[in-house]
Amino acid sequence: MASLRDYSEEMCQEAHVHETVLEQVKSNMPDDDTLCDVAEMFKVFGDITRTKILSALFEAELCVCDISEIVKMSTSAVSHQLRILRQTKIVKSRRCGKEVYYSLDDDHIAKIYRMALEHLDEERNG
Amino acid sequence: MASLRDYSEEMCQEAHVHETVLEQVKSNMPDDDTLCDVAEMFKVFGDITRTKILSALFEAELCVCDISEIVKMSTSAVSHQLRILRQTKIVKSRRCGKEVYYSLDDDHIAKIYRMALEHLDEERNG
DNA sequence: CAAACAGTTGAACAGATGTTCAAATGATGA
DNA sequence: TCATCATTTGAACATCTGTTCAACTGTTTG
Repeated sequence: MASLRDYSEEMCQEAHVHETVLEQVKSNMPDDDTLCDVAEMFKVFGDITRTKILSALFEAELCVCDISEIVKMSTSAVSHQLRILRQTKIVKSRRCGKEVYYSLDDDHIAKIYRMALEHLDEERNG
Repeated sequence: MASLRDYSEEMCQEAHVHETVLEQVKSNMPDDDTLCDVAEMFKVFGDITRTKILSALFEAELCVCDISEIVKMSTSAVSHQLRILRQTKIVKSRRCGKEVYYSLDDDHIAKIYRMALEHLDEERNG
């Protein structure tokens, strides 16, 4: 964690016209822990390799080999990314013989992802 | 762009049991450009400062001073982040005298964000 | 048990990212 | 026009992130 400096002197030096609004905004905002979690969640989505992996897993349960073939990356690189997705409870895994199969752990993930696609679609055709 | 290596030799060496599934998955996946855009969009959300800025802007239109006071960071740092949010069409700005006011550019953003909050909430109480 | 294969892991490295600092721009009012 | 305030910008710097490589763990099969 970076040490928090005091930036209060930097505030607009006019007679703080916005003070009331400011207090209201602050009180309505989610707490810092929640905002951190939100940012962490989006950060996990914000990588092209992971996005590809997820969009593949929306279609079917897949083993690491399959995924590495789909995203055109080494099994090692894929495995590293799958670990991140596992740790954040976005995917789950099961071993079956020598292979390990991955699938989505949560329906919400798919919803959020589809909403993002919709957003981008509207942006393009808007 | 990193040069794409050929990882095809790395594929499962058994007689490619999954080949049919694999082709189906590939054909159902969005194209690379779309996936890149999705990843880029989530990457923008995946920073604590930007998440804070956005959650503040969900409540009200705010000037840079106000935002810097809310997120407890320098106006310079905030301005850098606002530029990123502006470039990705997530926020818009209007000048009013010396101040520049920022607000959300798109309703979808709020929807995606709220869905993420819901997801995290269910995860905690699940 | 040894060989072969699927997957994981840790260290190293390169490239990306976010904050700071200093300097610049733009707007207002004396 | 000059001073002041709000904001922006570019360069520098430290930190974070993702891929690679090599070594390792598990599992199956001969």
